[in-house]
Amino acid sequence: MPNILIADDHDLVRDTIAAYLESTEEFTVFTAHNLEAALDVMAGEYPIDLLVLDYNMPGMNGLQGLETAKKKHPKSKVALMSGVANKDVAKSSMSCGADGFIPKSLAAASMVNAIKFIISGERYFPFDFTSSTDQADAGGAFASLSEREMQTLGELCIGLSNKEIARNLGIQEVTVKLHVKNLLAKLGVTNRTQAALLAKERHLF
Amino acid sequence: MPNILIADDHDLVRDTIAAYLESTEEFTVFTAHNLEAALDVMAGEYPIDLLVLDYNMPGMNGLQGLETAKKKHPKSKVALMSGVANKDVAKSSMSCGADGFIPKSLAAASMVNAIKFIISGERYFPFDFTSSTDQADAGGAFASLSEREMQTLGELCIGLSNKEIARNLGIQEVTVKLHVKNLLAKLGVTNRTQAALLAKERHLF
DNA sequence: TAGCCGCCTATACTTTCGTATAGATGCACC
DNA sequence: GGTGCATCTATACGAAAGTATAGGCGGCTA
Repeated sequence: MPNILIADDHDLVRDTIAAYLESTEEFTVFTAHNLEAALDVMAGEYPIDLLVLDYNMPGMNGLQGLETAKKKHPKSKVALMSGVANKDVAKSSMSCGADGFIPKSLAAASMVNAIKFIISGERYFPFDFTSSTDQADAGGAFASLSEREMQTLGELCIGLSNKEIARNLGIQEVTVKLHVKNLLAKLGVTNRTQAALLAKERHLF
Repeated sequence: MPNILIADDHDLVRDTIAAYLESTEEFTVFTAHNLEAALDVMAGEYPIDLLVLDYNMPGMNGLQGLETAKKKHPKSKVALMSGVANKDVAKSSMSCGADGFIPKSLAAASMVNAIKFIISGERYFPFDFTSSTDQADAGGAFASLSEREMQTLGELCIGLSNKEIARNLGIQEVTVKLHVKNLLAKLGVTNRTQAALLAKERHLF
């Protein structure tokens, strides 16, 4: 019977999912409440076949946690689970070596199928979750940013003012304004807060 | 056997919780994926004893959805469920007439007890949810935000301007500025971008 | 009853942000 | 050489954002 490890910081969500999986009597289920605990379990006596990682969980740091887990236990399969079904995150997780992406908008029965699918050696990425409220404007927008604009965006993502950014980059405040204006236009947003939020959402910084 | 209605927009979470409750064979469980659907079920042929509402769900609008449900079906008990165990929200929900507050950091077994407790006519508010990973430090800061400030912060997290926020909340722009200024001070940040970033980091919105 | 608090509004002000225009440099490519 | 692009700078202006102060209203509580 395959060993599955569910890692989610919400006890209720984690326990009920675990209970549901266990009720199928097709898996042995382990749980963890953060990334560190998950890695501990992985290092334990039972070989984990599939690790299901919640995307929003202490220690995850975006997709960094996924990479860590993947690196430490290359034999185990790793799937990402997330409440916000973001196409971009799913895509990035795929290139990070994830074996699957499980949106929480999935029906419970479908999840079981997805898990079986992944354990059987396939990769599961349901790219049809267009139901949720994410606009499809690609990460391509970020590619059009110039070097300086990207740096400026980085500073923006710490919530700095134009003056502070200017100091950090060693340029004049006016120039920062120019970069900000241009990057706002390229990203299709109207102010710095939206730009920072968007960049964070796409895990650029 | 009591009828319970679970309303959560995440299929996976909702279905597994429902399945878990049903496995106890002590309840009949209904589900809904948003507030509107929940109200439809409430208006249906089966009298719902307890409605469990997810705080972050389409149609909820903060605690407004709770009040709507409570008003339309005063005989049914209503409990709020939330992933971000915010003491302030729990408190507010209590004064809004909620019969209970179920943080998702609760263990599955405890949830069953809580539900039984509520159905028996008691009110369940576990004000001890300091164990969870969430707001160990920042919880204090966020907990000190008033209802309006929290709403304002929510709008901030979409990158809206003061003017837009004012329109959305039905108040004057000056008032929004006041709320923004106060919440910035409470969170210990210097501008709206930092506030939005911080809130996002803590998964409040 | 008086006082506190959350909430709303108003006026007035400074600072920051974002836009518009224009000119300068350096680099790469044809 | 000429063209295009990224970069930097400057001046200037309107629009937001943020601060400060003062007052009104309703609910709660000592």
